[in-house]
Amino acid sequence: MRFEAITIKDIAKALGLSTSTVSRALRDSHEISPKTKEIVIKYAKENNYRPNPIALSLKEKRSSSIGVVVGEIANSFFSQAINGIESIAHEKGYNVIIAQNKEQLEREESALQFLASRSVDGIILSVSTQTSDFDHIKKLYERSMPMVCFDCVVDFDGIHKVIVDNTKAAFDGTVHLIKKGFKHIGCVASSSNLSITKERVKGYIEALQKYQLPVHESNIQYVDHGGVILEEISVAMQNLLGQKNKPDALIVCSDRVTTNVMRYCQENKIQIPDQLGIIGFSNIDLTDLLTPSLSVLRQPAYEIGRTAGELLIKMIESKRPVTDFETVVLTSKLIERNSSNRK
Amino acid sequence: MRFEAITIKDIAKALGLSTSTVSRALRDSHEISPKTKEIVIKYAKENNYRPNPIALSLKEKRSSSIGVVVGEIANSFFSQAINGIESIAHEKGYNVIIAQNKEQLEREESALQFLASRSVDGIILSVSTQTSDFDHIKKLYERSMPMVCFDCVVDFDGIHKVIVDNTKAAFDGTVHLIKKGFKHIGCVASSSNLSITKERVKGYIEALQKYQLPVHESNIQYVDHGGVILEEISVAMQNLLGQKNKPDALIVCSDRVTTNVMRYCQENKIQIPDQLGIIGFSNIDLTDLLTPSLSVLRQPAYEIGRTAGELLIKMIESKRPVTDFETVVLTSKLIERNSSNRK
DNA sequence: AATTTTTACGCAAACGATTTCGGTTTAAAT
DNA sequence: ATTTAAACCGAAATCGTTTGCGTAAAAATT
Repeated sequence: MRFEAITIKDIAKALGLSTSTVSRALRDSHEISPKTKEIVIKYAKENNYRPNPIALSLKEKRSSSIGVVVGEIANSFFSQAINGIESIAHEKGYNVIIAQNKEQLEREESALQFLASRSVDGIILSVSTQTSDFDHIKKLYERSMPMVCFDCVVDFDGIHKVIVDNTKAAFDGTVHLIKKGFKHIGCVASSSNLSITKERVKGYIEALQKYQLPVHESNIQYVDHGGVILEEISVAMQNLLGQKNKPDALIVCSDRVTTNVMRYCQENKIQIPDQLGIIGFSNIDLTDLLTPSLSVLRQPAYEIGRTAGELLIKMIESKRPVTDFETVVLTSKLIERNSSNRK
Repeated sequence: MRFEAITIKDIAKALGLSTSTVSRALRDSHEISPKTKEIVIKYAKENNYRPNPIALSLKEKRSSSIGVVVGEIANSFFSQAINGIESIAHEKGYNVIIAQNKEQLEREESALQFLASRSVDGIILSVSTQTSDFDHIKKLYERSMPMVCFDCVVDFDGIHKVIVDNTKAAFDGTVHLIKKGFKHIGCVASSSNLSITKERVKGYIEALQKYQLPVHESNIQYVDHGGVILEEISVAMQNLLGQKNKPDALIVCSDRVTTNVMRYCQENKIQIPDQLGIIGFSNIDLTDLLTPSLSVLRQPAYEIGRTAGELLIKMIESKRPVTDFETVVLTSKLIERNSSNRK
């Protein structure tokens, strides 16, 4: 079964005109008499005519759609970012096609392949936590597919990127813990190959150094699967808390990991913040309701999405090849709550 | 700037063949000699040829894409459902275009208009909480756009629907509260015009009746904007708890509302479950971490999405008009936690 | 050897819209 | 009265692909 729409041909036939006249009348060309225009426009409106976007795409060589690849839609940060992308896309007349990489390299490759073959006009991408080889992205990009990265970005230049001030955020978060009186601060981070992980760990280390606190490698734990696998969190936490000189506070550098660390603490009856202070990156809306309420470093996900969308559309609509690549850095927000507030 | 792909014409020119021969060779037609096929396929592979889906869409009168309209992507239930839709769509070679209605009628109309004009092959829809007049949907549907509703469904027949056993779930939730020893059970529901609201309230009432508990209209509060507006929740809660014979437990019939009720209780220092037992519909993944952990009625969102996707694609690909409309009812799950567990 | 059949390919139309080029009126200017 | 130009409209090409039809050459049949 099909959804049959009226075409320009139908109008032409019904009105005894040629398709070119109808087309011109509808686009308000000066070469069509007002009378003819009126007749055509009236008929078109009455019959709810809409130009077939597929025919337009074929002719204009553009599809007015952009692809988005994220780890998982059901992730607060990503869904908020998609919201931002969607808002600007809608304003500019683009539609959004969403694909997920499920944090797997091969799914990322197939998602990109899929979008490219669906002839989207451009792609917004957050690379999967499992991706350390960016060849497939580079290849597509070199075939001049407009692209913008956000959050987890590629390691090469010459591409627009929208990120947050990861180093500063982690620095601020760590300093916050120090000022609250915590002495031994540990760090739970995401996959070590991600740029955001490196930046956040860097901020953590810089904060310790600034306050002349010792940096122990054993106080930094990497969780390779982005916190999806609970077992990994347990191992990391045991490594951290099983030491003689164990941390009295943690900064957690990834959304997923943060909530799973909370889960671990609850299961293991670790008192927060008395036994362990916690601050973590998170964009979930429910963290204020936890007991204790969770101190978070929150990323401006909606703005990130909007900015990425703006950059991409600017790139798509630019007449000449873009050579000036921006890396937009937005600031994340430290929300102090009780999980880092020792009495 | 544009992403230029190789076409069948390019291949034909390079190989000194006609486009029809190339096309047939690539589709492995019997009228092409093995030698020619080999040459064409080899050349196509080397040059990474992909058929232009837009040209195909124009010819085939289908776009291999389906539209999804939900309230908001950044809503756990919807993002999980989209996940389900995406999984089946991907398997069957469709892409998913997402639009949001932001729980507003006019945004819903424009979203549907947008998708229809983008010639999607079908639409999966959860109507907005503000929609009580389904004319725009009916109109589109009567123009034979394949459609499937889920969650918030339309009130007319002749359309596939995927829902959960709302009445039974609310019934079970209420019975659960009764068995836990609560005597005066109230109900906070979403917009009164929604079918899911009616069904859930029905289940609540049936449970009270079965246990010979009185049903007071004043114990049922409707929140018209789906719980997005906090003020509405406050009013509802004050109405409920301001009575002489106030409830000692609540069943909350909407995801958004549930967490905002928790927020209200926390702000107003209402002890859960001692002063007020709570069970609520929710699909958020963090409810187990709340204090007290939240007892929930969880909908199988992923399965709902997948089922809706399956029905839609079956409908799209069916040769003859579908006349047999299914209403698939999936079962939600009662997860007992502490918010309904009075010692 | 003459005829028929098969094989293998090209031509052209079709999908829906835009646009260039060209042609025919009619009105204005000389 | 003649030239010029404006106004109005149609035919056809174009985008990339598929497909019905036609046809030449090769193969098989008589």
